[in-house]
Amino acid sequence: MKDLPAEIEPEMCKVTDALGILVGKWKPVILLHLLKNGTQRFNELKRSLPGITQKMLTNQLRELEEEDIIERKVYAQVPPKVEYSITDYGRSLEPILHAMHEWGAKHTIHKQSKQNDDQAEAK
Amino acid sequence: MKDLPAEIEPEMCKVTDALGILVGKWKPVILLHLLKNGTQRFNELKRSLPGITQKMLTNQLRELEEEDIIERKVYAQVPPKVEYSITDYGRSLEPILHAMHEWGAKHTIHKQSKQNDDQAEAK
DNA sequence: ATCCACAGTATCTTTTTCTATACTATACCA
DNA sequence: TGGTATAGTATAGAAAAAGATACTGTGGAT
Repeated sequence: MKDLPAEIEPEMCKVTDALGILVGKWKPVILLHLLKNGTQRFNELKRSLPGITQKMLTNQLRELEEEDIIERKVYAQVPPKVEYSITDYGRSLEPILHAMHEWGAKHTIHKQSKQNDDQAEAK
Repeated sequence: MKDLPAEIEPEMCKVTDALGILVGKWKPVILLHLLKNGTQRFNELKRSLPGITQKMLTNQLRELEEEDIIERKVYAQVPPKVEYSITDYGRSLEPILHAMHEWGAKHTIHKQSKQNDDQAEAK
C-alpha cells in the first residue's frame, strides 16, 4: 500500500479533466499560436491553420473561452473585428504544453529506433 | 519576432502526438493504475475500471503497447494469464500525468469560483 | 454434466467529432 | 453596381470513437 504524497489516486484522477480541455484536433495548435504571437484576430488564426474550417475554429475557440483559457474581445465595427488572446489563467497551461511537446519530440525518435530494432529482429 | 529557446513552433508541434497517446477515454486511468499497483492482470484491471467493456480495455491496452508504454506478458496456461505493466520508457510519462493531474485539480476549483462570480454578476 | 474463471473476438448500434458547403450582414472600394 | 473583407451561423453528411451484447476454448471444481 503506497501512500506517497506524489501518488495520484486513480479514483480521483483529474488528468482526464485536464485532457478534456486540450483535446480537440486544433486546440493545442491554436494555443501555441496565441502564446507565440499574442493577440490574434479570427481570420489571422484561420490563415495560420491550413485546413481548418470556420466552423471548427469558432467551435474550438468557444470551448477554450468557456474554460477561461482564452479571451474573446469583440469590437463594434463593420466589418467585424474580434480578437483572441490567452488569459493569465490560460498561461498556467504553458508548462504542460511544453512538457508534452518535449515528450512528443522524444517519442518520435523513440518510435523510429524501435522500428529499426524490429526490422533488425525480423531479418 | 520572438525566438526564445523555450518557444514551440506551432508548425512543428509535437503536442498533438503526445496527446494522441494519452487520449482515449480510459488510457490515463489505466496508466495510473499500473503506475500505482505495478503489474496487473487483465481482469484485475477490468475490475478496477467500473464501466469499461472488455473490448475497450483490450483496445486501449493494445494501443498503449503499440507505443511501447506498457508491456504485455502472456503465460502459456489455462485458464489464460496475461500481465500488464508499465515499461521503463512508459514511466517517462509520469511527470506529465502528475502535472496534468495538478492542473486539473486546480482547474476544478477555478471553474467553481468562476461560476460563483458569474452568479454574483447576474443578480 | 454443468458451471466458472480467464482473456479475449466478432458484430452491430449509438454517440461524438470532424468536414463540406452554402448562407448572413454591412461598410468600403472601384 | 458589383465585388471584397470580416466573423460568423446553418445544415448535412462522413468518419472515428465508444458501447452493448453475444460468442470462443479449456481446465478444474461441484
